[in-house]
Amino acid sequence: MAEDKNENTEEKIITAANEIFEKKGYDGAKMQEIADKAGINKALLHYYFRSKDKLFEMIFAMAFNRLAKEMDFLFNADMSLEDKITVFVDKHADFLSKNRHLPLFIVNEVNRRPEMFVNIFSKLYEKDDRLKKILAQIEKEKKAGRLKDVDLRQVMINLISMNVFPFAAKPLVKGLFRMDEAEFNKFIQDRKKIVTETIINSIVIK
Amino acid sequence: MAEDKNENTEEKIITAANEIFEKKGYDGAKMQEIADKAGINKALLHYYFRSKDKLFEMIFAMAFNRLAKEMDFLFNADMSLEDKITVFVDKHADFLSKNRHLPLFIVNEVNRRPEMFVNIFSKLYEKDDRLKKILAQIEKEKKAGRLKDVDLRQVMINLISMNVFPFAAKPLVKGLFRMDEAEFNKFIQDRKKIVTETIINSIVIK
DNA sequence: GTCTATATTGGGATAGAC
DNA sequence: GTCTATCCCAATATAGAC
Repeated sequence: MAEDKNENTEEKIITAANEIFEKKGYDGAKMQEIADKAGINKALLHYYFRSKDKLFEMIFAMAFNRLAKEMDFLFNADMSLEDKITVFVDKHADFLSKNRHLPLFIVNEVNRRPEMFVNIFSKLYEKDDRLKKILAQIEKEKKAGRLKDVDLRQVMINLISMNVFPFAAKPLVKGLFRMDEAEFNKFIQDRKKIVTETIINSIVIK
Repeated sequence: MAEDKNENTEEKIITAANEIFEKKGYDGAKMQEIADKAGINKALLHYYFRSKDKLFEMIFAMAFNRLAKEMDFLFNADMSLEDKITVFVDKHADFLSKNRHLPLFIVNEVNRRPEMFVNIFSKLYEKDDRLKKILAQIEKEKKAGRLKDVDLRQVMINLISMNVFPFAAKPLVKGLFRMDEAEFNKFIQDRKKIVTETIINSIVIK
């Protein structure tokens, strides 16, 4: 059952726990199943991480950071707004293809235990205020007359929505449009161009 | 604990079960909590619905239909595409404000038990092929030269994504932008115009 | 139909041997 | 560090009285 014989026990646990928590959420995940997938037994699980809660908190923090890191470049990269959006959509779609359950997992668990993620969140965003950084870029371009007078926050949410939702709702999308797996993948590839254009269209003055 | 003294027992159960399943999902929902909320005891729950599974399936089907009904008008209303989009965004945002957990509930449970929803889905979409209807409208307007040559399915997914995601990810959005409840509500209200414009911009030739 | 009491299983957690 | 065996409570489900 273990995924990789080269990992040590702790790594095997983390790999297995991550997979199962992401797919099934806190309530749906069972310690027994995690132990099985890691190729060990429940007792050893509790030896490494004292409780399901502790194990979960660790996995959640790691997952949240992985997702946040994906967003990082949106704030920090040194390129024009259009290029930023184009590259982001492209990278993000590929990332999501490989991490199908990650965003839904985060959204779910944050909804269920909003208090838990406050720590993680403030730790991530307190030091350097990324938002200010990109807002500055926008303001500059607005003044240069290149951009419409839109609320950047709305645009960011639009961008993330259009990227994330089709992956989260994959079975619904496939069902609604009667797609098989190949058609769905093509649909996702085609979206890159469409989402990029839709966003850029909504902010740049032509 | 019971919500409404005028409901009979079965209705009280359904009301309570719906609320709890939507908020906590199948795994997070407990029969005891549902019984408490309905103002009865567990035994009576099992008397009406033989098992948690049966109760859940019923609630899920009802929820799915409620959501599908919201989409209905997108396919069937008799108005221009622009008006359709404008009205839909407006109605949908209000609906989602009052049904915060519904879309996430559906998306989650469909992901977790895709086989379960196949029945419900095909029952809903087999008879009249709604998709063909709206596709016809689009094709007509494309030929009239009013619309860009875009894949309508992509536009629909864009529309639904931008509507649903901010509600599903409400705590994340509030956290990211440091919003309180009032600011979030204003943000949602403002979105109506922005989402409408973004979508219409992406399909209409100016 | 509705209740109390109880059976039964599931799942998180610990003890103790190796 | 790792295992087997066991504890114990939570949660689904049923029996049986009223």
